[in-house]
Amino acid sequence: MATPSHHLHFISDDHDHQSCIAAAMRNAEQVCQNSGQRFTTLRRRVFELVWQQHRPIGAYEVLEQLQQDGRAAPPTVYRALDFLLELGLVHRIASLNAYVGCIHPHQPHEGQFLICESCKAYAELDAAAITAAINQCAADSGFVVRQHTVEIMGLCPRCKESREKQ
Amino acid sequence: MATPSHHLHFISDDHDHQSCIAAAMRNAEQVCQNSGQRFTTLRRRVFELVWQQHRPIGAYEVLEQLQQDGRAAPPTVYRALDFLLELGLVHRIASLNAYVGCIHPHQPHEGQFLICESCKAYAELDAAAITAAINQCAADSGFVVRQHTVEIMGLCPRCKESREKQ
DNA sequence: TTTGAAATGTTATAATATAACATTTAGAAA
DNA sequence: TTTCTAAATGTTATATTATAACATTTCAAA
Repeated sequence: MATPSHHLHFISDDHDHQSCIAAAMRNAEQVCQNSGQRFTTLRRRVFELVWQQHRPIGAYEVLEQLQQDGRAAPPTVYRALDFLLELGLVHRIASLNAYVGCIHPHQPHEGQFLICESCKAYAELDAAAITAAINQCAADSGFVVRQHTVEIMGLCPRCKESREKQ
Repeated sequence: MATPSHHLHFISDDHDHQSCIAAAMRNAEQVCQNSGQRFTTLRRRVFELVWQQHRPIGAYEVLEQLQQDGRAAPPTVYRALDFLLELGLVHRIASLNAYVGCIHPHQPHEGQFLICESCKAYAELDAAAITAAINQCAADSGFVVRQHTVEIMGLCPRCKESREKQ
C-alpha cells in the first residue's frame, strides 16, 4: 500500500505556497547538482513558473510569463521544459498538453495524476497498487511495461464538497 | 479479475485482419443503429481506415488516405473521429495524438491500452483490477473519478521474443 | 414534395511543438 | 589570466495537431 505524505495531496486552506515553491526549488537545486547538470537562471525561472500555478500549465502560458521579463521564443521554453522533464523535476500531462511540477523529492520516476476538472488542481500519486495492477495485467498479455501514463480526471475533495452543498 | 477474450490481445500470425475489420464494421453498424445515429459513407470510411492499421493512426494520416478518394480537409476527419469517439467506436491515445479502433462490442467505455514501442501494435484492456486500484487510490485522496487515461508503453510478446533471440 | 436538421465542404486560423543554424556563456585547459 | 570548447540560449522558420466560422448538400420526416 502506498503511504501518501501530505505532499501528495491537494492544497488545503493553510497551504503556504511560497514556502512550498522554495522547498521545491531547493530540492531541484540538489537534483541538478547530483546529476552534474546546471540549474541556470532560465531553467530556474521556468521551473518556478510551472510551480507557481500548482495546476497544469501549457508551454505557451509559460512563454507568456517569460516574455514579461523580455523577449522569448517557443524553443526557449520547450528546451527548459525538456531539461526539467529529463530530470523528473516536472511531468507532462499528455491529455492536457500541459506541465506540472513534480512533487517527489527523489529520482526521476513516473507518477499518476489526479486532476480536478473544476479547479484544475492536481495531486501526484506514486501508488504501488496502481503500478502493480498495471504490471500484472500487462504480464497477463505477455507485455513488458517500460513506461505508463495514468491521468485521472474528476473532482478534488474541496470541489466535490462545494458541489454537494448546493 | 478480468477474463480477457482473444479480442483484447495482440494480433497473432493466424489473424485474419479482413474479417476482423468486417466484424468491427458490423458491430459499429449495430451501435449506430441502437443509438439512432447515422453511419454515413464518410464515417464508415474513416472507421475502416482507423481499423485497417491495427495500430494508433494520426488524424492527418487518416486524412491522407481519405484524399486518395478525392478532396478532403482536416475538419472532415476530425468530425468523423469525434463522432466515432462519442459512440466509443474508436479511442484517442493522448500520449500519441492518435486514434485506435475500439475492440469492445459494447457500450461507450474507457479502456486501458498496451502499446508496443517497437511494432506499434496495441491491445485494449478493460481490466477491473486497474480500474479498482485507481478508484481506491483516488478515494484515499478524497477524489471522485470521472474518467481515466491509462496508456502503457513497452514491448508486445512478439517483439519481446524477437529481441531475446538476438 | 417540401423542408429543416444533420452532415459535409471550404477557408482560414489557432494551438502545440520542433528543425536548423547563429550567438553567447560558463567553466575547463593551457 | 587568457583561450578554447561544449553547453546553453537566441532567432527564424516551419511542422504538426486541432478548431472556428460559415456555405452547401443531403436525407428522412412531415
